[in-house]
Amino acid sequence: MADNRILVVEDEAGIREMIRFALQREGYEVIEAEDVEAARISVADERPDLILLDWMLPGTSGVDYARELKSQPTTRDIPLIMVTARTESDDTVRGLNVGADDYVTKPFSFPELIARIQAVMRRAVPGGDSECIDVAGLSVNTASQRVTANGQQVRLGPTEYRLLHFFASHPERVYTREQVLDRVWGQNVYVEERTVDVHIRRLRKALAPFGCDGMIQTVRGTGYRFSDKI
Amino acid sequence: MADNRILVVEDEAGIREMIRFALQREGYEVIEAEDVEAARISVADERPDLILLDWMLPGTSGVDYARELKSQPTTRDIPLIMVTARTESDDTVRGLNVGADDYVTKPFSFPELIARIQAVMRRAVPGGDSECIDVAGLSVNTASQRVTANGQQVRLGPTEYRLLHFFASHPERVYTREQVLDRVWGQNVYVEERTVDVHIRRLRKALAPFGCDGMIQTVRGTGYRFSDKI
DNA sequence: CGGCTGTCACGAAACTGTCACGTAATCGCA
DNA sequence: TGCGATTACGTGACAGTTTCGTGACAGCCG
Repeated sequence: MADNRILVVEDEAGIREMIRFALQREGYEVIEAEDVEAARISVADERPDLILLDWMLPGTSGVDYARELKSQPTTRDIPLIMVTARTESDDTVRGLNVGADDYVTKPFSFPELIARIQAVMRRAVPGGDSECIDVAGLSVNTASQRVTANGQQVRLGPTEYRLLHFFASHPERVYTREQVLDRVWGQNVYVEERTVDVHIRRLRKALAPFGCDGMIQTVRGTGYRFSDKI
Repeated sequence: MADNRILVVEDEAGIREMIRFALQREGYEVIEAEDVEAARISVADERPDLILLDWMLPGTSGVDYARELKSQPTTRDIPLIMVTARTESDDTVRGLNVGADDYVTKPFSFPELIARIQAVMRRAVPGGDSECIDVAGLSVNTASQRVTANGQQVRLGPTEYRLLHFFASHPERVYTREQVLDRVWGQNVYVEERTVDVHIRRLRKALAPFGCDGMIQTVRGTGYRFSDKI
């Protein structure tokens, strides 16, 4: 298994130690950081496959750091699980819309933690490090965040790019609007499902001049699908 | 709602009953099994959308069965929640790492159970078994929710797709209109039985250009049957 | 300002369930 | 065995509803 390096950002040494012990038993390699400062260095330096981030941290809070991670193109695709205290109400957590891939509430059981880590990793884009995704004249370059259709450049907004990137990496598969929100926007984000439609539309509009709309297909009653076959 | 069939594997009838009551109140259809033997049959026969599996079971233990489920390609993608007793130490549970999607500890509150079920289901991919059902030139792809006949695409509405998917997964077997309604429309839905006829007709009409109608066969006095033998 | 985002409202299109009627299979009875 | 009566199923049409596409708009942030 290649995806096995987890960065644990947690200020309390005791908890950090316990988590590390549990994760190592599962065969994960654990990197520790006690504050955001250290976390930034580890992320830049080691590129972990997943980040476990405490909600409350001294200095820059976990919330701010989560936003930072999810706003940077280079780090936004690293799976992120936030650890929150039970005292935080769900509304508070969701209201902040940081775009984490999952949430774990303290105190948590290790089986639960492991299960969530595995679930999130399973969803991670396969070949997320790869340079290009090419499908029938459409080319999504992850390194440069550029999309070309038949050699010509396609102009896309950030959300449309992520949407296309997600779909292009999972062709021939239907996704509900809810799932698209989970995977493109991040889990537990308060966004209307129909918002997906609007961005699908914008994406189609951008691809239309190259005849590449039609790859984004509507599956009535379910959601959308990406396919090169018409 | 299509994703609403939950298989509850639990040996104590009392607990099973309570769970069923709670789940049905939420609109889920509940299938019960008191041991692994019965569970296997239900899984093969009814393909539940989620499995709630007790840790301790007479005969084959829940742990073993969970491993079995997660090792088979056909059942790997069925969301699985394990129910463990508090007496199980974390070490035991963690050490066994069966690959469940989530864990619930007895005693649990029903709101918690419901919340976890919803969370797990939300992550699940529709047609999670991601397999093709191929019968005599007809191919039903559950992942892309696409149907092809002799390589050519067949255009189907949502209901016709579900109908074909159901029949194709249960070939050579007669179903009454009532049974079809239960399985394809879901129980607790009141629709005229003759409505089945109409959708059978629409399905046949869609398959006719490819010569694949005739696979949907009328069994006079009883109902319908799917078969590749014409 | 200028681009991007999320939401809404409206209209178009597709889908659904039901009915009425035609047709085919089966039955009752001489 | 023959034949009308009866039952079960096929089929086309239709109105109501759901779902989706689309343009517009206000807020946000750099």
